[in-house]
Amino acid sequence: MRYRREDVVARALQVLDDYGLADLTMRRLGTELGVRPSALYHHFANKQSLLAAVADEILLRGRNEPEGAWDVRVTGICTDLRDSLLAYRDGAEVVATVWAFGLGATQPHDDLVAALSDGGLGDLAPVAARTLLHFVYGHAVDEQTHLQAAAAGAIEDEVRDTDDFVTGLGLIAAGLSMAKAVREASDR
Amino acid sequence: MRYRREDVVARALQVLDDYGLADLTMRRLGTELGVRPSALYHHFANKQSLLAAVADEILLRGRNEPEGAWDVRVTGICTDLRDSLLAYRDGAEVVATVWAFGLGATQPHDDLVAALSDGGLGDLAPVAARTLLHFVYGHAVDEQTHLQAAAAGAIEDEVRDTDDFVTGLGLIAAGLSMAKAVREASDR
DNA sequence: TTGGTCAGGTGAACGGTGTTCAGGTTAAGG
DNA sequence: CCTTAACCTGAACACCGTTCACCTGACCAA
Repeated sequence: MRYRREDVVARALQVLDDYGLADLTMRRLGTELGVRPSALYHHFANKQSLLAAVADEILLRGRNEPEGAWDVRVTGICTDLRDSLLAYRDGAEVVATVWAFGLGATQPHDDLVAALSDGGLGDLAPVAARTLLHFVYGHAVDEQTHLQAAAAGAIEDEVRDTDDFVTGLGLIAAGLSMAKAVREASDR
Repeated sequence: MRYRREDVVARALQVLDDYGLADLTMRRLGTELGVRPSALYHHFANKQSLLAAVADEILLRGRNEPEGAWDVRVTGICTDLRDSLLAYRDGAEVVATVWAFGLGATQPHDDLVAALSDGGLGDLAPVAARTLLHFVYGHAVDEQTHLQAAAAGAIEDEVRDTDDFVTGLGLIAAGLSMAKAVREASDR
């Protein structure tokens, strides 16, 4: 059996979801495919490139572009992004890392900048987008970490995190509205 | 020469600052101290515990408690925290990781919760504190990553990041003020 | 002075990791 | 059919964190 790049990515995503990021090793993935680890380097220059492709696949699978007013569009993008990150084990950490290293996963950022620009945030859009991303990634990584820690130990409350997310997101959204109001007031 | 726990932490922090997190290995630290790697396990149960101690040391060295109105106190804590994280190479990643794993580095969180509670945020304080922390950690990691990438390549603008930080922080702070206003309006 | 205690260190090993590279194999196309 | 290129093998390299039986030297009580 010979594989193509996309086959490897799909299998890597499955290994990630089944065994976690720590067990997503080149040897493990190779074994899973019935192939020597060195064979993987014909499809990816290194492991980071592989992870970048996995991150993009995670984002691609859970993608949908919310519509409506700019603020509901922004919160929609963030909420959908969170869902995408939580859809796969350690998905948040993978995507956040790839994004931090600048190897990919730029789709959420681009979507946010577009929505914020349409919303009239002007040159504040890029900063606002990154602020939102820091929150979504940070929160999702936290949630996924504690959720995984709870899987082996005392059963913590899981529902609380969703409330925390919308609350925190609402906090930033309120700041955005205020910034926009200030911006429009100084424009005239 | 025999070492105590604090000596090892101090040396680890120096190795971190000089060579980066990737080169802060048990073997490297042992060599730096003129000691076998196994000797380090007399002071720390594992590497994560060592990193937790390093994170706490980073926070301890740059600590000062801002005073004044609740909002300037909150932004002061965040700004000082950012300075602490940027004071050592890869400091942001170390502290953020330790905090995410729940192994320590709780000082900033506690300080923020205290300031926000004093500010009258009520039960919103913990969520607000974590929201602020996600931003500060995320921004600092980003900045440190790109700053390190710029050290080997094209010279990027470094001053821009500071503006971005205060802008993003101001965005969240605006949201906090609005949330507090809403809270007080519904209380009476 | 002697003897015991124990924190700190040694040396060697175990099982794992990402990555490289010269060479073999197999499917596809002119 | 035969060439070409994509895919894969097998073995090695240089690391990593961690464990464990054992040694050593400073300190303190008798």
